[in-house]
Amino acid sequence: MYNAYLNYLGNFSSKPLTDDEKELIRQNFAPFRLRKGQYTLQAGDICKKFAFIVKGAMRMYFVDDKGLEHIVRLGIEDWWMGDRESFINQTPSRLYIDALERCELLLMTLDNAKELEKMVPAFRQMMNKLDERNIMANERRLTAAISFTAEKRYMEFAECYPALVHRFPQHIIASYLGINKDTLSRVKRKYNLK
Amino acid sequence: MYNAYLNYLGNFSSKPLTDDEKELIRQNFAPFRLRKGQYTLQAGDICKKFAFIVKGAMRMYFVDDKGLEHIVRLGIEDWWMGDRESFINQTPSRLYIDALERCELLLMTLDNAKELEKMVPAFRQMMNKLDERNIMANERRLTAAISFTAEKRYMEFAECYPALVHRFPQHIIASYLGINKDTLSRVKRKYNLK
DNA sequence: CGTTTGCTTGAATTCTGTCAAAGCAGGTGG
DNA sequence: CCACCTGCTTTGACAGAATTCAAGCAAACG
Repeated sequence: MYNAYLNYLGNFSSKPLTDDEKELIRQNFAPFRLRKGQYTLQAGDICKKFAFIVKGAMRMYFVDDKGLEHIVRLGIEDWWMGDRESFINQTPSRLYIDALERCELLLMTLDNAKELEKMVPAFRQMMNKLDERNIMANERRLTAAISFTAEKRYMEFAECYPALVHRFPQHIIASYLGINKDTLSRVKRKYNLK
Repeated sequence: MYNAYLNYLGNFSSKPLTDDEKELIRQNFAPFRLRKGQYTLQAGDICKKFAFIVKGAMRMYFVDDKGLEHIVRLGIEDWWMGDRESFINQTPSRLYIDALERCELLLMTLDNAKELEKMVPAFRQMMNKLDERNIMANERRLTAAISFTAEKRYMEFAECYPALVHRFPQHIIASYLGINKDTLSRVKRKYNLK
């Protein structure tokens, strides 16, 4: 189970990990399984654990005044899932996280993360790189959200994340894109998609 | 001119900067002035310089298929401005950056940034912290963009960035929020704002 | 001043959301 | 094998939100 993560981490560093480093990683990640629909975070709670997804799919979402769910982020294998703000500051979250499929996770606490940052250089490099990627991806998503029509948003998404398009029911995709499921259905018909 | 930045940087570290560190910072930042309307980046070019804004205000925006401008980010004193993706990867940008007011900047190249990361611990800490903040801010902006009406988006913006609301013409704010200037005007009238 | 720049406003139009009903799988249990 | 869920998608009629376009006004500026 750890191998998936060790492999992943290896991509962020030029030097291979030492045995000591691998051991530290094992000690600081707790394996965890989730059934479909199970939660790892509820609004109001503090995000105590950050999850590396070994297998499965998850979503992070919030609920607006009217009780509607809006998906902030989707995650699959080799992605991370957690509320960064709540985790870092140890403040109550406004988000929910649950499993869209059966999941195998590796969980770390904030203490685990600090320990690894101190002891395993590749881990810090990974974190920095992830932040960079996150920022770039968010910038693109944001520009799409503020300037494209529902139609273009879906098109860009389908192009950018082919691995996600057919993995989830389309009301999930719609929620992620910030459009209505009915509208998405109409967009797809217009172009005879799937 | 460097003092503004040295002060700012001091906030990210527990230890005060040494004289050597201060000297390194001076060597790796080039002062630069901009008239209102002047560009520091045009779409198609590589973002060679990242700017720390000592004084003034800037915007980063892109132009869509129809020729309309959409503001991705606004910046004022003590903020950074640059296309992160283009800067890090040294790839052509799809964005424009120009001055909304007369500006005094400190510019660094990617080599400057690498040098400082290596030699000045506080600089690296600052970068990490900025990434974190950036991610959190973007997440909030994104949730607003995909789930709020124009009205609520403006309200949240006004609450979150009081320093920006009255500093810029409202068509600039509208573009930042991804809504039409006419729509924003109507929203404000509805609540008798400003 | 005359020009530019930004803001307001109305009317027409387009886009998107809402709601409700119906259809269509796939899975389960009798 | 059939009847019945259940979860998901499609569709139409309608309501509401936001944009577009054009005109007019006000303040700021050289």
